[in-house]
Order: sequence, then structure tokens, then C-alpha cells
Amino acid sequence: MPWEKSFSEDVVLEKAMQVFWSKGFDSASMANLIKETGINRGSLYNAFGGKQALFVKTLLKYDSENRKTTLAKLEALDEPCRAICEFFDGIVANTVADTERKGCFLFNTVLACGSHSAEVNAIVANGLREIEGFFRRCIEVGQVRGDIRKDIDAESKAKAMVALALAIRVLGRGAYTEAALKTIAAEAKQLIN
Amino acid sequence: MPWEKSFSEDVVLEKAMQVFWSKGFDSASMANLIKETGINRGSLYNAFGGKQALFVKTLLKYDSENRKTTLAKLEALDEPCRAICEFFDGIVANTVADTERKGCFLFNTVLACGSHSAEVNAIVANGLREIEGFFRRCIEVGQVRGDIRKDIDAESKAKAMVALALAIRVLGRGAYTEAALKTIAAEAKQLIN
DNA sequence: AATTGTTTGTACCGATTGGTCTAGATTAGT
DNA sequence: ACTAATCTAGACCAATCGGTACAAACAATT
Repeated sequence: MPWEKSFSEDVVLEKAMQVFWSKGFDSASMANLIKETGINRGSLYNAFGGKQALFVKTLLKYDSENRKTTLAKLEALDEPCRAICEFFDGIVANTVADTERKGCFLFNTVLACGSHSAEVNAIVANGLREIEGFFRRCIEVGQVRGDIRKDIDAESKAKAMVALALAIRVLGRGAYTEAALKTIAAEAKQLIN
Repeated sequence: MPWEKSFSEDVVLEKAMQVFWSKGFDSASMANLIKETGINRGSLYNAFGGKQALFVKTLLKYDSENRKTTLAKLEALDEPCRAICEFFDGIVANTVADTERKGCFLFNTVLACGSHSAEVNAIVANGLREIEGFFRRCIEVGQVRGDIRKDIDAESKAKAMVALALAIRVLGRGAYTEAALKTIAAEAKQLIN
């Protein structure tokens, strides 16, 4: 038998993810992806199948490596209020630290949902659902522990928090200043007061 | 002298706007625009200059015909709280009524701000600023009249409202159900309670 | 009827799109 | 050495992109 592979699929996926993340699915060309991943055209098609399939794989990678782990870490704090605060502080920090202004890969994909396949839409819908679930659980646990008032509707506030998080990411791509983003984040935290 | 014109620029702009609105700048091709406007390729270039120039004109048309007039009508109510409520009821109603799920042309353009010219970015930035100003003035007037508590920060809440409005429009494009959008709208109204 | 400027249809341009394919180099196991 | 699998480099494909060009049809004034 000959060799198995000369490049790391994961490293290539990581680089491809950066391209899709910063340019979006439509604007990212195969020429871009070939150049940035560094591997050959044929190898790319052979290993991943095509542009759409490659995109799905990068999105899944982002979803499991960024979104899932971030939420898991925050939930592991076991301090609901702090978890929510750190979530919003985190996305503001990430947004202003990102000189490329590329936002959140998952949210960016939501915005262009019209032009994506059902498979992609299912991935982002699941991501949104889980972010909302994170907020809801934080609030409910906080209510049980007496940190959060019991008369607020956890699900309702969780949805509003998802909405504000998305808005921070979107407006942070250029339309709003850091100060404005921090203001919105502060309003999000205040939802549970 | 020959004739002046055989088609109405405004009617053509209206049709072109629909194309850009539902497909976005990048995905809308000149072939689409020619087909939907019904006028000839040469006439289109002669009358509007090109794709980018045509886009700017449709965006300005939307901004003045939709955004400005909507805000002006609400502000003319001279009932701040009702104006805010009707704003959010209105965007939810518009969102669910739109079977094409095309969202708000202005917000859609914000999302793709990275790929637009400085001119376009200035138009959307101005639009956002004016929406925020609308909310801020509503809150301030409400505070003067005693309808709204005076200890809330008008500018801060106004920014949060812009964020929630944007999120409703974006999530309404397919990711969230009508019920979820109404929940977010309710949270937005609650910001001034 | 001549003139003038617009509309129309279509051909055309170079560039780029996603995707396929071939040729040859490379490396490992037999 | 031989074979098998994968790599690279690049030619190639039809389709589409935004934009230009041009000739014919057209209408309104002179």
C-alpha cells in the first residue's frame, strides 16, 4: 500500500473555515480556498467533495469547536449570572479584538440563510436553539438558587438574549462602535435584573 | 426634439429595488435586473449608470420611502409609548406577512457591510442613527410627560431597541417562528417598563 | 421628409465562476 | 524494480459575471 495522506484534513479545514468565515459562502471562491489552504485543487475536491460540502464541514467544525466549547465552559462555571455576563463580555471582546471584523461564523450564516441548503439551515437552527437553551438554563438555575427574580420568564428573556447577541455580532462588523456594543451588552445583562 | 423617455425611472427603480431587496447586491445579477425591470440592457446602463449606482439609488429610495415615512408617521402619533409598541408590532407584522422572507432592505444591507462602498455604508449608518434617534426621542418625551420612568437611560435603551429590531428582522428570515419574534418584540417593549 | 435622441435586441468583451481531467512527480509496501 | 495510491501543476470546460458596442426601430420636433 502507498501512503495514506500528506496533509492534515483538520489543518486544511481550519484554513478553509477562515476563508468562509471572513468572506461568506458566496464570496469565497475555490481559487481563494485553494490558495489559502495551500493544497492542490484536485486534492481539495478529492478530500472534501466540493464547495458546498467543504462549507458544511467547516461550519460543523466551528459549531463544535467554538460554540459548543464556549457554552460548555461557561455552563461549567456553575454561576448562572456570571456565565451570562461573561458570555456578553466575551462576544464584545471578540468582536472588537477581531481586526478583520468577520463576526461570528454561525450568526453570519444565519444572515444568509436564504441562500443555503436545508442541511446548513439545520445546523444554524440547532446552534441558535442551543444558545437559547444555554441562556434559559442559566436563568432557571439562577431562579432556583435565588440569584434571579422568579417572576421573569426564562424562555422569553433567553430569546431576547439570543437576539441581542446576534445584534452585537452583526453591528460590530462595522456599523457600531465598541462603546455602543458595550451598551447593548449591558442592556442584555440587565434583562435579568 | 425626440421624445423624453418611454419608461418611468421611478417604476424601474421600484422593480430594481425588489430584486436587490430579495436577493442582495451580490446575488442580484444584471440579467435579473434587466428581466424584472422589463427595460433593455442599454437603457438601464444609460439611465442609472451601472449595478453599483443602481443599487445606491434603490437603497436611497427605500430609505426615504419606507424608513423615513414609517418613523415620521409613528412620531406624529405624539404618543411615545404607543409609537414604540406600534413600531415593534409593525416589524413583526411585516416580517410574517412577507412570504418572500426578504426582511428589511436597510438591515440586510448592514449585514453585508463588508462588501459595500463607503457611500452605501454611510447611508445605512445614517439610517441606523435615525432609528436610534427615533427611539431615544420617544423615550425622552415619554419621560417628560411622566409616562416613562425617569431613571432609565434613553440612549442605552434606544440602542438595545435598534439591536432587537434588527434581530427580529434577521431571525424572521427563516430561523425563528412568528411566536418567537413576538416574544422578542414584547421584550423590546418591556425595556421601558 | 429630415433631424434628433431614446429604446431595443443582440452580439461581444475579458474575467471569473465551480468543477473535471490528465500528466507526472512522489512515497510506501511488495 | 514494480505497483498502488496520493500528491502537484495546470490545462480545460461550459456557464455566468458586469459592462460595452452597434445597428435598427421608433417617436416627436422642425
